[in-house]
Amino acid sequence: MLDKAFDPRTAEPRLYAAWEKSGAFAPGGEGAPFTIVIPPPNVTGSLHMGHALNNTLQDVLCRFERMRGRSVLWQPGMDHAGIATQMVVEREMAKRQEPKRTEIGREKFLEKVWAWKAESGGAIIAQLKRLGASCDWSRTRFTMDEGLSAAVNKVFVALYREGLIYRDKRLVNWDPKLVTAISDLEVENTEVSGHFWHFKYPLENGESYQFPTAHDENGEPTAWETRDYISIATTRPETMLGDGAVAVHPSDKRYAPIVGKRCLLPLADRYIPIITDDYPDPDFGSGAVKITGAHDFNDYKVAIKHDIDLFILMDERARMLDAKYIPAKYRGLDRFEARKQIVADIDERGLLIKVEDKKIMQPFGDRSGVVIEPMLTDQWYADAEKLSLKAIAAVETGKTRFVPENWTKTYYQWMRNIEPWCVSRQLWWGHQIPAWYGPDGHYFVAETEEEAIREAIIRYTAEGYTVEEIDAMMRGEGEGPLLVRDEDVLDTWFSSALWPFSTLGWPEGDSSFPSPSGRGARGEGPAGEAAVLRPQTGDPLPWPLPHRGRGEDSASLLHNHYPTSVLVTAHDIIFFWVARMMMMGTHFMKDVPFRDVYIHALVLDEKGQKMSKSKGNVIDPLVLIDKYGADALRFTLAAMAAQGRNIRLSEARVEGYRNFGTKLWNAARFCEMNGCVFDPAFDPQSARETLNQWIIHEAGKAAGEATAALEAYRFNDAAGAIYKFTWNVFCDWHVELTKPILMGADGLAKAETQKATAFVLTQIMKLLHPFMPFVTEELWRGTAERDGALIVSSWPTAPEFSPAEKAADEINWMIGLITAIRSTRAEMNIPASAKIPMLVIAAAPATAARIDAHKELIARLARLEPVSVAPSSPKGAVQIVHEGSVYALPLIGVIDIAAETARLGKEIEKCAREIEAIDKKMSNASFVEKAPPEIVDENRERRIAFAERREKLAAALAQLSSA
RNA sequence: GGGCGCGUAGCUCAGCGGUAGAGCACUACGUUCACACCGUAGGGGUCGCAGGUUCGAACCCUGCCGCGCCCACCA
Repeated sequence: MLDKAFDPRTAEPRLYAAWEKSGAFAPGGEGAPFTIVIPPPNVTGSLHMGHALNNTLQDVLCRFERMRGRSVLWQPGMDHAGIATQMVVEREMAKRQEPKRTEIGREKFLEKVWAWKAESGGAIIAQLKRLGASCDWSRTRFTMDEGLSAAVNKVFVALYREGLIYRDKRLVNWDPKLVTAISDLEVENTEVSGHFWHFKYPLENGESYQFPTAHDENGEPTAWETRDYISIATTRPETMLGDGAVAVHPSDKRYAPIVGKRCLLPLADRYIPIITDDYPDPDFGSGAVKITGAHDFNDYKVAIKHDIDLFILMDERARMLDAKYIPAKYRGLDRFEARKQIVADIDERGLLIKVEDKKIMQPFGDRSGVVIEPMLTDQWYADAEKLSLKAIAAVETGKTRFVPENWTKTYYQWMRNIEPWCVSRQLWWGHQIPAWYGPDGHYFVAETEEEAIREAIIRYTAEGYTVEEIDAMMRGEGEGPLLVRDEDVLDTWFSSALWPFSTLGWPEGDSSFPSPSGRGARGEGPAGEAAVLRPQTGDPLPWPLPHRGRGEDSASLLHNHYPTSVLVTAHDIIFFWVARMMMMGTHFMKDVPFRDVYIHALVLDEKGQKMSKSKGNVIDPLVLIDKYGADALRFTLAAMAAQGRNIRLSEARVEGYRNFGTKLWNAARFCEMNGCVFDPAFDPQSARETLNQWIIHEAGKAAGEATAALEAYRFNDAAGAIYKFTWNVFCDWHVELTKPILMGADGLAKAETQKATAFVLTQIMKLLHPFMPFVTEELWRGTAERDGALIVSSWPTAPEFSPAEKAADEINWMIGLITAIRSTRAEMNIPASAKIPMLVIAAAPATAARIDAHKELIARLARLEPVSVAPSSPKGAVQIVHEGSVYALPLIGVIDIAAETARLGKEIEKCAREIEAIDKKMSNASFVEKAPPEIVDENRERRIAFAERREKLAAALAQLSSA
């Protein structure tokens, strides 16, 4: 017996544990592999709406394809999230008043991070399970586990040897709070209100020139003033101490007299040249730009081009440096303090022309929220431009496809303008760069320290060191050890870029690469999360355990599942992740990492704003799951996941779909109460009853729509098709229409209807399972003895449903008739409880036959008693025209003649309007001529139908008024 | 400055060339033993505005008005 209602709170964890234990999540189908790698959530992460949507869609696809018999691998894992994790642990340490990271040292700190991970990291995995995600958790990977770390090393070394990774000194985005370089993508440019300071830089030797102050309409100067300075403007006065030149545009006549001369850099008391370059815009500011090569990306380019001196002004925390070229009074000041002081000092010297308020774009670190400082440092770079070529070509040639397609444009735009990727970070938590420095500053890039040492020995031997000298250095005598490892770690996205193949065992499974020394590619980190992730229960399985899992080793795993089938992600990560995976995949695997990239919406709040903690508008998916169940949340997200649109989530919607689950549950209870038990021997093709043929036909239509929609990633359409069929066809009509049969005496018809109904209910469970896995699985077991779990059952396919157009037409006609009668009853204010007689007026033989066949049902559902036949309508009866036939409700004396007259009049008018519209079309010669014939025919037919209807209505009206 | 997208029922959104749709909310009525997390019936839209293409436009094109997002070095 099914319970009165489905209780997600108790059922969901139980069902999930059973699935997991049965091995259903492991690849095992006989069909072609279907593979998705999860966008690895941060170890520090907890489930938010974005995750909920992202993983719901992946799970829908996985469950769908699994049921279609494919060998589904949904590869799960987590990202070590360098900066985020390091920040979390440091914060924890601060809270406990423990010594700082820098005090305890790298090794101790990393131990703490691993300990933190073991204890509180990865909470999101349990949350994904609550959502119902059918990942193969036995294969959970972590970007810092041994196998993935080996892959990272291998890739770094390989790229280095190919010249695609190099060390370089150039301007980087420096985060002075986190004290690390970050990539362009981690910088958020935000408009803030700032100031525009105009300074005078006096000319050398008191020189002066005539500067035009007024112009005529032709732009010719009409007035001049004598200037002994050049006017520059800046939004960052503190950087002036590092100016190496002032630049003007070569065409700017105003400054022509002083080009090539020098001006005094105030405060710094240096002279700098006035040069020309195309970069300054004569119409902006004063037209003259100070060139601060070491603290501005534009200036840097100009400085390099003209070989202008670069002055590094700040230390790693953006405090003014203790340097000769910086006046003593500014040294050690924070950059913003220095700014104030410098402006004050310039002003004091009478060199401040004016200060304007101005909106300026300012770069902020996306994690620290602090103003980013361009800094000249040594960093490791990947040659993104070279790596992008194959990645771009792969999309151009269609080897990888974006869905929706318009995201390809975004991808191209970024890829085609790509800058070198700064991959080093001055952090501790991450993959330490496999580079070792010798005492002479030369570095050796190698996968292991031993290898680096070997290379070093070769090099230093060649340079003429004796074996003894090298040996002495090796033992760390004198200056210290021969080689010192680079302290930096790699950008977190570096390891993420390898995710689609590193998680599948690369480089082990790739014969073109030698295996990394010793280690298994499936190694776990020190935390041993395997024990945490696997269920501990010893409960017997509620269903027989199917044989699943091919026992793939890493070689066949990589071979079978790469390229992966589809990547499901949000657009905000195309650059960070998708692009980088494309680069690394095409380079190392010689094939794209995924065939399709499905870009889904962002989940916003009801007002369309991004959810954020600071705004306090976060809807917690776990709260919704608690309240409505995971199924309801999943269905809502899928139903709203229309392509190319953001999702504004409202709780009412979730509630509505929770109700849908309950509706299905109750339909199943109805079936149970009426002996509709699934019979595997039932052949839907064999159904004889019109009703059964009809519902099987309709179920087939819904299945077809759902399948086509899922194949095209139209999740909302698939959800919609299933919803409508389940509620508006199966529950609203089939259940009602079968009641007399099911509740009647035994018979062949009853037996068939029971089986057909159970069959269709089973199909619904299957179709709905990817969206609502929990209720459907519970019903699957609760409604019949079955061989296996629903999760590993088969997806409905066309041959299971016999098309039955004729039966469908007949039942749909009946539904229309019943609806029309009900509608009229309501309009006439006939009490729902009242049973009234109905006369079928002079029906055509076909209609008469249909009436005859379904008289009881029509009577029951439209509350009629009796239904009989008459040659004409009695006077004063309410008359209904439906598909060319007239039905009369003889309620003489009961009905309001005036109201009925009005009703008929309104309907006639409606017909007239339609006819008029069609006539207008048809009388247009070019319509008949140019429109497709089927459209023209359709209009002709509609015109006939409406005309007939109008005629019948008119006759009814005439009869009424003659009464 | 470039790119992408959105303005359709009170709200949240589908539809994207041939008869305007869903969920929620709303109104009326509820006889029935699957379900009140329900049933039946209903109200509600000149599909942002203006042009154009077309036999035909919510849908295609152009412009405008509002809104959002992404990229970009105007010091």
